[in-house]
Amino acid sequence: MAKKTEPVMGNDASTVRDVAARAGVSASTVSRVLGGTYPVAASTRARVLKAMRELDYVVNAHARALGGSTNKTVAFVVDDVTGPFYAHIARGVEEQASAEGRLCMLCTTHGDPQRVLAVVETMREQRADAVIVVGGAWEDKAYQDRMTHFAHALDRVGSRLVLVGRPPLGPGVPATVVEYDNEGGAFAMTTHLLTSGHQRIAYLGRVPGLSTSDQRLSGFRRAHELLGLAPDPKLILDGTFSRSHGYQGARQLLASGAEFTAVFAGTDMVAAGALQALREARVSVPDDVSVVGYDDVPLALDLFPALTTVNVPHEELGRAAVRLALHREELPGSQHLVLGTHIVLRDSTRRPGH
Amino acid sequence: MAKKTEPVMGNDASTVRDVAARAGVSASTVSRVLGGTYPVAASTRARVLKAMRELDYVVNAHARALGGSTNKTVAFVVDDVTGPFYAHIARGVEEQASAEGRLCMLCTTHGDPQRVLAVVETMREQRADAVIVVGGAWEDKAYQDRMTHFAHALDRVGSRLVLVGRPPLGPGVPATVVEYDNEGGAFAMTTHLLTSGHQRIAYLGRVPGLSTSDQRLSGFRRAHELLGLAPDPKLILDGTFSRSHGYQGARQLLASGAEFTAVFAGTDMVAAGALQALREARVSVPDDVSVVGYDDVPLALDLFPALTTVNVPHEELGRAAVRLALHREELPGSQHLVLGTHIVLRDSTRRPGH
DNA sequence: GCGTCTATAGCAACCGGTCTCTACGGTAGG
DNA sequence: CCTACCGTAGAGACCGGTTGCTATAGACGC
Repeated sequence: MAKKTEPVMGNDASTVRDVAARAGVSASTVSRVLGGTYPVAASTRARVLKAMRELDYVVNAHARALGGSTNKTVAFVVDDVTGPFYAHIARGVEEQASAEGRLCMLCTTHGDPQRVLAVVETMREQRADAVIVVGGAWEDKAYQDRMTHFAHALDRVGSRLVLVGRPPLGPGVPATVVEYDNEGGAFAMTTHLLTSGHQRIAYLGRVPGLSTSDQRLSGFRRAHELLGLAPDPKLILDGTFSRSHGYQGARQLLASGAEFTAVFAGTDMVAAGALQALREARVSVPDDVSVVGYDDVPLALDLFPALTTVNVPHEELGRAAVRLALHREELPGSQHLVLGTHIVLRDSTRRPGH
Repeated sequence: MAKKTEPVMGNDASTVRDVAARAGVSASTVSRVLGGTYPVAASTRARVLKAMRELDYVVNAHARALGGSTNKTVAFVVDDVTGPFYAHIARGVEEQASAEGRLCMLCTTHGDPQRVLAVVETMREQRADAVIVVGGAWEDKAYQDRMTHFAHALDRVGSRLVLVGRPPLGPGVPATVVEYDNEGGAFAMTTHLLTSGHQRIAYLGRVPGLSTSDQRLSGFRRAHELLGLAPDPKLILDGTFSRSHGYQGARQLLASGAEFTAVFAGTDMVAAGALQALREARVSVPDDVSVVGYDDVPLALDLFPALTTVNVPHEELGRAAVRLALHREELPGSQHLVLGTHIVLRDSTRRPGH
């Protein structure tokens, strides 16, 4: 029978003390070899490294995080990794985080504001260096208040709330904001359509209360106003940022008999659905109707016809989010960034009647 | 001047002891209120909860993980979140993990076998409950050996290596494997093409040494053999699982003047590139050439024409990976799962010459 | 030859919860 | 009236690494 705490044969991970015992030194010495920032005699270091190798030792990240205050982790909160829009931002976040020696925690919320709040709370428990929340915000007052609360709570423990692609919470709230020019992109695209001769443009995929959608529609409206036009309310359809809404919405639009020569889809996914509906109805794009999207996800290239859309610098959004949050000490005053957008002309648009 | 450790005004997070002091109880009591699995008088519990609320207390996940041996985390190692193939598996993993009360760490490797190894090592440090590695494996012997080593190392500390969409490491290696019938899907698809009358099928996107690719090609070959045919080596092009390879490969094929009536693309992304090249060359799909893909990512629906492809149960792969790994005690013997695949006929295929 | 300085290693406290064991007040049973 | 027991709360060790302070040995100066 085993005496006292005789290990069951290599079960359980080895600790610094195990390594220390084997190398004939103290735990502190092992820790110093690990850290590297302390003089350790070459011969001692060699013995310690040998012992580590023999025991197949790896540090316990939690114990380390408990001592020091940072745990070298960045949290990433997103609606749904499946959407290419989010996926590309995620890639930027992951790349930058890994370049800065941070790990990346991923959480999805499936568009549920309640889950956003719950997830951010969990990230507080994890003591992440930064908590990056991506995607449109809800204008709900209670929701905004909770987020503001989290911003302060995270700030208090040396962490940072980062909002990507959503508006700031207000002055004095300690949060980093990385936006892109949502309104400007929609304005540019709408202006392009209007000046090409399209007078009646349908807007597909308005999501009331979602900041991203509100801003896009706002650019759409401003472009009309500037040219002395007013969009027809009947051509603006409420829905979601999904392919299926694009499909249903376009069908509904066609069935209603409303006149339009162009469709402005809230996102590229919505455009994809709309294109399918138009194809099924034998409406030719761009001969009969022009279609534009928003986001410029890779899919846009593969749609038929290749989609004219608004480019959003996805990966740079992700990278900037991590960079600004982690280096907020060195670059103060730059905690609100707005990246530019631009339209990309492809094959889904044409002057009407040509 | 502040006396001794006078806090700088709410700086630093509050601890169980802070809560205990405010509630006039001991730290243990606070911990028990937190845990819930121990009798605490209702009045005491109320006082503690009140104190927590007032101090805006949240537990420190690291301290908790240090005591107990599990940290309630699942690690997810993937080539590139951007690919829809991975994104959907990621969604399955995330959903199941969150359903099982686990957080999800995301790491990307950009197809670099070295980074896979480095990342798995980091996950060992994090003491994740399971480490899920997704995507084809490299047949490199040293690589396999390292993975086997990790499997044992993780097993020793109660964690689990999970391989998704890659072959087992060998008998006796403590790892969970969730595969899908890669070879069978390719066999079924190739058989479908051959029996429809396609005799000369080009294979685009062979990646030598990558298990996924090898298996698909193997199904492709077996289908030929069964019908007494032999694929023409000149029609099998080496490359990568990327859209750009599909584009370049198809162009090269057309330029070579080789005869073929169908293209079997290694993945849907490869098919997307091939379709573009064919369209540019005014080769009609499916009238002149049929094209099929593999994976059935959502993109397949939006390609033109809608792509005939092999369906892979992405999300279920992810969910099963988490489920099997976390419940391996309860369901022993089921640590190797092979999910089925099936072909999905859409508009990119037709009998030749019709 | 003695004192001091420097290089290196050890001791022990600490990070923040959790958990086991012990203690204590009160009630019920003998 | 005393003891046994139940319900509840506290003390303190522990998880595994880090780190400030201390200790010791050898080197060097005088």
